[in-house]
Amino acid sequence: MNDCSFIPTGPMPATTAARRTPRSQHTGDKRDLILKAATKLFARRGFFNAQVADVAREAGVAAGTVYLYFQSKDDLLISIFERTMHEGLEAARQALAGVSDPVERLRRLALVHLERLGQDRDLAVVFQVELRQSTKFMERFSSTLLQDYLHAIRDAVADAQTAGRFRREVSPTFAAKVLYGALDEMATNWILSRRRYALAAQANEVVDLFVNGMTT
Amino acid sequence: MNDCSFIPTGPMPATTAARRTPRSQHTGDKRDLILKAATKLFARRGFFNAQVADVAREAGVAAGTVYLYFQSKDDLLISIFERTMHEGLEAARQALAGVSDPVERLRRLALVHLERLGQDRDLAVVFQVELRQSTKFMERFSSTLLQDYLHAIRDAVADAQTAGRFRREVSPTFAAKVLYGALDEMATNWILSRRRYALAAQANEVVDLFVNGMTT
Amino acid sequence: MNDCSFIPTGPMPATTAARRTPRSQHTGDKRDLILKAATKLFARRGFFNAQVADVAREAGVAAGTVYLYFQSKDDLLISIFERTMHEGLEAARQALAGVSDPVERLRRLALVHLERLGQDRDLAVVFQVELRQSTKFMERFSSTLLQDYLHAIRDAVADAQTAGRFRREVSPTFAAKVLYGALDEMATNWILSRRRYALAAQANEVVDLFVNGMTT
Amino acid sequence: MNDCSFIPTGPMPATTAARRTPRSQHTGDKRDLILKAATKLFARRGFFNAQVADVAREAGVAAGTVYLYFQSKDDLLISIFERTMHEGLEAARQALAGVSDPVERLRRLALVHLERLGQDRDLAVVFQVELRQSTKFMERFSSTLLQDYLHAIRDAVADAQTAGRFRREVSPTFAAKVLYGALDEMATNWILSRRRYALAAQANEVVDLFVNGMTT
DNA sequence: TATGAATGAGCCTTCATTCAT
DNA sequence: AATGAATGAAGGCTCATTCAT
Repeated sequence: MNDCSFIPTGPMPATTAARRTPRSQHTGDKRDLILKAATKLFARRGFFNAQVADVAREAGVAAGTVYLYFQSKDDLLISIFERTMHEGLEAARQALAGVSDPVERLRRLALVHLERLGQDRDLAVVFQVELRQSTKFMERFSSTLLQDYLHAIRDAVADAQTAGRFRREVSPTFAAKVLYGALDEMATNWILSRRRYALAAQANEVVDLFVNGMTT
Repeated sequence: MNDCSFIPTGPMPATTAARRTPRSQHTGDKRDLILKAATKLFARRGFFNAQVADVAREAGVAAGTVYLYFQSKDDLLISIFERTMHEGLEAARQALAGVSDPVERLRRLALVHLERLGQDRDLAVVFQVELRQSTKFMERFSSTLLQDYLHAIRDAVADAQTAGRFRREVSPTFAAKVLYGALDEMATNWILSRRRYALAAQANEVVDLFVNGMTT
Repeated sequence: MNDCSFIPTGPMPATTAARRTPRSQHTGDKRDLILKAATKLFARRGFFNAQVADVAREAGVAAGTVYLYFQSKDDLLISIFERTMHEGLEAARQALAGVSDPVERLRRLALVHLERLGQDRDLAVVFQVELRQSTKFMERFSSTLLQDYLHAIRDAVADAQTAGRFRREVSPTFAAKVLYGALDEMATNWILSRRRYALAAQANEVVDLFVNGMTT
Repeated sequence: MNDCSFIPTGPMPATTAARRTPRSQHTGDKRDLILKAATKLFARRGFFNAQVADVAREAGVAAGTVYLYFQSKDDLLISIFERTMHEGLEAARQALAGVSDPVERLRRLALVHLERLGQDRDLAVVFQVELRQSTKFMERFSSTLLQDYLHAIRDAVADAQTAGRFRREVSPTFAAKVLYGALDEMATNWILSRRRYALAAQANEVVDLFVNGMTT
């Protein structure tokens, strides 16, 4: 068994904390407001088709105000990514706290992942679609959140193998990609589907199939 | 067993046929040239960052010429999608010809899928990344190729269930998504990875895992 | 001999006086601070490229504070001009006090002119470059300081002609422009030169050449 | 005596020629049209207050067309400068051709200088005012045309000194600045004056004064 | 068919100015 | 008097698309 490396056990990351501390509550609200508006518009119109002025209008601020909180339009997308990532990591940390059984860890990870995306469709669209639109963002995406996520899965798989519960001939890294890919596909399908079913409910099904496939 | 619904058994679709018949061989070449150039640039710079003029230059034609073959910049992306899709369906049709074993059908489908993407990295990038950048394209994507593909998988799974080889409590549609998601993830990982391994080699591994998970 | 027309013999101009009287010493300091900061930034970045916020930061005050002392960004430039002009006129008045020899008056005028510019490079840049950037400022400039200055030179030249020391066939107004132009060029050259020589030292040389040219 | 170093004796400079050759007459006209319009607007409104769209409208083209011929708004100003400089150098070359008397050379230089500026008031304004508005342009200005010009004057002065016609105790470089400054001032005065007198007529007067001042 | 110069709508971003605190 | 967050008009520049040749 190992400690899940992708979970910061200390306090919240500096960036997020640093940004909030020096600003008033009012200011923090405005930043959030803009980020929420950007998420909504990027999701519904696409990053390139959404205009900064639209984001500002949606947030109820002037166009120039956006640039008091963000450096550029790109920075909006990156900030959505980073903020969501930090929150996601925190949620995962809490979900895994005290859980040592590797299969249960996989179950929790999958559930938290789909739950979070399933709670905010706009956010899910930005993550599943917009953030992947150019290699620039894609690489940023894949080199951070994805890595942490895959490592967490991989470690749980390796633990299960060590415990003799999973077949050893499958590479844990490969298995992690398979599981992540399946979950990711569930999310993308959910976004594109017109039916409004509960995304999180599929977490267990996916893990069941995966665990069955990995079991000796 | 079922007829593989996603494979057109009739003549080529009207759009492609209509365009090719009245035009000279030379013209067909130019259209191909432009499409190839667009694939390359969309893949390397992203759809919105690639300019029509760049595509034209890459293809060795004037900017205006692009509009003799395509209606708009969007049409370029759509045409890449459609052409590739038709070729892919044809390849799948040939790969499945005479194969009745459902598991083998799954294996062939996965192999053809990854083989095709693995042969042309630029094309793979356009399919895995660019085509998904806006819900506009994404919906077109998911309503056609993806449907055909998922149906083909679903049917094979259902056949395997009917034959008693796969567990019946798993919905074939759901299982199809899982398998497709895993394959899709392999493709996306391959694109983002710096290592130049053979993508197609992973087809069997993914199917192995899937089949094991589905087997009674 | 004549009274040097460009020297105000009455009280200080209303604008400056009006502003200073009702305000505290502390306030006057802040106004000076802002003006000094504006001079520095206008000189180093150019009027249009220097932002009001930069000026405020340089002065150590908030952006809004600038507008408590000045009506607009233009007003900053105009105020620099007016303040410097008033100080320059006062300096000239003192330099010419009790000097009746017309050639010596020219010498003193030239010296004071170049001395003042030579003491503050930033101020010199604003005067020689920024103030002339648009006809709006240029006309203001040429209709006031320049006129006073040219009149002072012209009168001294006329005096010298009356005294039989300068050739009479040269128009005093024309001669004044020539001398001013030569001095102005010295100032502009000094600003643009990388060498840090004493600008004021050239005053005598210029006047020597001029006097020699004018002498019968 | 020496050959006036700043005058290219060969064919026109490559840049100007190179730009015109590959383009059609029609194209060359359009570039000229835009440059003429820019000169007019920069002169009348100031560089920063003139909008690119205004320049385009004045030239009778669309806004985007400006960017087919120039890289940026700055490039417009630089191009005005460079083109005028090349033309001016060519005019000077022709004016000095076959003239060996140094004083006559000075006379011709001064005449050509003021004649050219006096022929196109807008161009004169751009040169005397707009081009000097920021150190960026100013340095470009002073490091090229001004240098060539000052060198030409300096060389003529040195020749006159060698010939025993000018006093030797005055540095030729210094004398050149004085003469240039006087001419420059004439140009600036002419621009700012409301009277529409002939600028070129002052060339001789300035040179007379200068020569008299330099003569032994 | 092919060209590529021309178009002009559109958008990100800046920054002088205001005003609630 | 002082602040600095907020404003929003303005403008430089891009680029998909057209059309005369």
